[in-house]
Amino acid sequence: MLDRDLIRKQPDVVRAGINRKGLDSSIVDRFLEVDSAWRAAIQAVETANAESKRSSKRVGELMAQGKKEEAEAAKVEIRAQKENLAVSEAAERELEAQLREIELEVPNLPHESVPDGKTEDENVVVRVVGDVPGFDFEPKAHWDLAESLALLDLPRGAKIAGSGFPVYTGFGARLQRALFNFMIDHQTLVNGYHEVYPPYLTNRASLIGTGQLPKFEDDLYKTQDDIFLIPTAEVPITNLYRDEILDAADLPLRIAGYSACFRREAGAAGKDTRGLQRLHQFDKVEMVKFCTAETSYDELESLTQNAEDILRLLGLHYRVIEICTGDIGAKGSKQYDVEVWSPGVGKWLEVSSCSNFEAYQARRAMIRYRPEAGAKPEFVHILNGSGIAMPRTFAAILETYQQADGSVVVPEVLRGLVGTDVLRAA
RNA sequence: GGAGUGGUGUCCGAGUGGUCGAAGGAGCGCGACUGGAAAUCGCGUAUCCGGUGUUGAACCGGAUCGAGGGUUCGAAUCCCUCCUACUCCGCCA
Repeated sequence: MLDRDLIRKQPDVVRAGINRKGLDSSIVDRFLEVDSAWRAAIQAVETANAESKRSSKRVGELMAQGKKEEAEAAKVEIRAQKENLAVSEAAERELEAQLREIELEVPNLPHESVPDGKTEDENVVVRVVGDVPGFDFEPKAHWDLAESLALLDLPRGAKIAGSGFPVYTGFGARLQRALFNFMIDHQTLVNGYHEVYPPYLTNRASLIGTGQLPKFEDDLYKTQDDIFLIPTAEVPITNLYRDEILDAADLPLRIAGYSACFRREAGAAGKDTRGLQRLHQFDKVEMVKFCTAETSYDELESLTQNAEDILRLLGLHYRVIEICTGDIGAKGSKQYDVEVWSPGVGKWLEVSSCSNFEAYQARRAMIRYRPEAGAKPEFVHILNGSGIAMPRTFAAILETYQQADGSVVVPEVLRGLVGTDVLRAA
C-alpha cells in the first residue's frame, strides 16, 4: 500500500514507478477516480450526520423540558433526514470498499537504485563467493545421492501426502534438524536476532498485512476455518506487531524464527520439480526487521550478509543477485536473492530472498512507531529475508561434499549436531 | 466440545438508553507554595479520518468504550453474530 497523498499529489511519480516494474499503471487512474468520488461522498455523509445529531440532541432537550409534542414533531423530521443519510452512507461505504480494493493492489514502487530490466535475465550479479567445487568424477544430483544414502524417501512422501512433500529419513532427518538448529542459532546468538517460534496458520488479516492476500489466495493452503497455512514465517512474524505503535527506542527490531512453510503454487508443477528443488512443504529460518526509513537500506545490506553467513560457514559456493525492476514483484522496493551453486544439478538455486518493502507492508498492517513522545506515529520500514531455506541448502551440501565413492562429507559446522563426519550407504 | 463470567482512555476503575470522549484515581506535563525537595493545591493531559489551511500552527466536521451488524429521534448502556481472556466440566499430547 502506498501513501494516498502521494498518489493524489504525484500520480506521475507513482505511474513511472509502476511502469519501471513493467506493471500496468492504469490502476493509478482508477484510484484517483474512486478517491475523489469517495471524498465527496464522505463530505456529504458527515454533513448530513452532523445535522441529524444536532436534531437528536434537541429531542433530548425538549423531552427534558416536558415539551412532548414538539419532541414528537422533531422525531418525524429526523426520520426523513435519516432516510437521506442512509442513502448517502451506502454510497460512501461502497466507494470506500472499492478504494480499499484498488489500494491493496497498487504495487510498491522500486527504489531508485534498482537496476532496470524486463525479466530475470537482466538481474545483476553483485558478487560470487566461495570456491567453485571441483570434482575428478561426474558429480551426482542430490536426489541420487539421497536415495543411495537413504536420506530421503520421496515416494513414500508422495504416498502419504502427495508429490512435493518429502520425507527425510535417518541421517537425512538428522542433517535437516542439524541445519535448522545451526541456522537459528547463528541468526539469534551471533547476529543478534530475537528468536520467535510462530504459529503455522494465520488469518486473513495477517495475510493481507504482508501482501499475500487478496492477490495470491490460490497459492495458499486454506482450512475450513478461514485460516491459512503459512507460505513463510514472514507472515506471522511481521504481523506480530500489526495494529501496533512501536517504541522508537526499540528500533530496529530484528526477529528470526524457524518454521515449516506451505506453498500450493497452483500451476507451478512441471518445472524444476525433481528432488528438493520445488516443494509444497519445506523448512526455513526467516528474518524480519522493523526499522526507520533512515536505516532501512543499510539494514537490507546487513540482512543479506546475515543470509550469506550461513552459506559461507557451510563452505558452499554462492552468489548474490540484485533483482531488476521487471523481476522484483509487486511488494518490494529492492531485493537481493542469494543463490547456492548446486554442482550435481548444475544450477544456481535460490535459498534466500532479501527485500526492503519500505512502508508498503507497514501501511497494510498498520505498524508504526512514534519518533518522539507526543509526535505523530510514522510507518516503519519492514524488511525480510530467508536465513535460509533448508531443502536447497540440503541439496547443495550433498552435491558439494560428495565423494567419488558416493559418500558425503558433513560440513564441519554441522558435525556435532549430525553426529558423524561422513554420510555413507549402510 | 459444554456451562459460566468478563473485555471501557497510558494504567486502574465507575457508568444499564438522553447533551458521555466518557466520573474518580494513578501516572505524566505545566504552574503555585519551598532555600531545594517531598507533601499539598490549581490547570492540562487519547487516537484516527475528512475538509479549510499551514507545511506539518490552527480551525471546522466525523468516527472510536473488543470487532461487526441491528433496535431507537438518540446506544458504552438493549438485541444478534464473531473475536478474545478467565473459571469449571469433558476430551486430548
